[in-house]
Amino acid sequence: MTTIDQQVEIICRGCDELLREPELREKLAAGRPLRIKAGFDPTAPDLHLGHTVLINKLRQFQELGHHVLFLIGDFTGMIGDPTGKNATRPPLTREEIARNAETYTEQVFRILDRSRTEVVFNSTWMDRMSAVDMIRLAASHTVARMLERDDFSKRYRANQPIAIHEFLYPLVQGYDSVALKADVELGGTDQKFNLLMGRELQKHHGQPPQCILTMPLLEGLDGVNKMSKSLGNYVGIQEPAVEIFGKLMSVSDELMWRYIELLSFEPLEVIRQWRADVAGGRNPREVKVAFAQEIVSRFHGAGAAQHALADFEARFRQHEIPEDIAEVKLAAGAEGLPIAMVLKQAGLTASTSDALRMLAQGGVKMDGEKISDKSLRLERGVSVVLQVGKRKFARVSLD
RNA sequence: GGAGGGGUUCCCGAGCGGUCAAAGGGGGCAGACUGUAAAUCUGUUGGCUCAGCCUUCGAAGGUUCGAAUCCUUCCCCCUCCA
Repeated sequence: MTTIDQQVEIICRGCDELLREPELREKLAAGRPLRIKAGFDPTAPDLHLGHTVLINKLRQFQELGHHVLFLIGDFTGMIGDPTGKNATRPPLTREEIARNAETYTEQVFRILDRSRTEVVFNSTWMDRMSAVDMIRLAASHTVARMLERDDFSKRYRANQPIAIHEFLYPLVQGYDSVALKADVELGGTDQKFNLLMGRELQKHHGQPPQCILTMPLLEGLDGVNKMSKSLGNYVGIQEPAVEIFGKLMSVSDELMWRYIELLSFEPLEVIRQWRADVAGGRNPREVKVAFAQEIVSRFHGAGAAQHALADFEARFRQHEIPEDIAEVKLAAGAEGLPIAMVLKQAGLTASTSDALRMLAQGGVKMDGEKISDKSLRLERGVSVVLQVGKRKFARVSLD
């Protein structure tokens, strides 16, 4: 039996803010499983490590015996959450949303316990809302209060457009808490305004207000923006082991600590020891390897993690050509194919122009030898290993 | 409804008749170095079988030998007034 103190400690590890702790203790003291709500936009079918910060926390709640409400904002997805955006988002169609939602749940159960998770869609209750109901909901808040929201006021000050329907987003998200009778809602720190809206609306509807737990946002690989698919600075949990490992190794030595703090399950003493070791002169690369191994193991197993490390060492320290590389067969005429076209057709460069650029910059190798002659032609019947940069390989044969 | 400002290449942002595939920054990519796909430095960054050609500056027309730059209409955004 976990005591309330222990539960609160687990719940708070790694979190940004808990509102309000006394209320949470009170709810926990009732002894029943709490209803833990977390909402997800059905816009990004690929879960990445940024999402897992929150999902791991949900998992912890489940381990403490609580009930997770995994809300897919299929209705709100049609609005497009304005949070953190400096532009109005294009609304999604019903079909896109349905497709995205499916891939979403498929992935999320790699972390969550299916038997303690209820997947819900807010269209279930929002679709039944009449225009009158909607107006009532909208009447519960003022424009001035909406504009208190950081991103709205920023956009407003910067003379950027805010569409009226974007104001509905926080209201609907808040109403979801009413419909679900949520005890606790989790979200990123950027969601605080929306989460608070849930508390307000629950009080309006005579419900005890939900507690709010905000989790820090994980920075993307660039170390500047938050991790997101659209920025391309993410590590997807479905990516191949070698990719996850490589991407984590590309994290800067500084940013590495942030990742460890938010993603590692290692006991806090271990992490403290790592910091002390590096401060004492240990190569940060070693810690990065250990951490990358932990994450790869989590999604692909220990064997894959070992293999990813071996592959990485061979490729980037020994500069060897990797074992399993793509085989590409190209059709060549009697005159053969110019090297630039071969590179493009093999998918190693984005365009012929790009291929010529790579050749000029010394970024192309054929069978391990650097080549820079752009007039080179490959004859029919040859089979060579082509490499562009450090990471792109293909075994190309011409018929 | 009235007055004014604006829409530029992946992003931000200069350009305001030819020297513009378009400054500068960010991001991306490549190279050198290395401890690694860290850091730093350098180069590069529309497409094309590429010393040439083709497409791009909100959209469509027009003026001109020549337009991102001038004119017309349209679409979209912002500010102030009502």
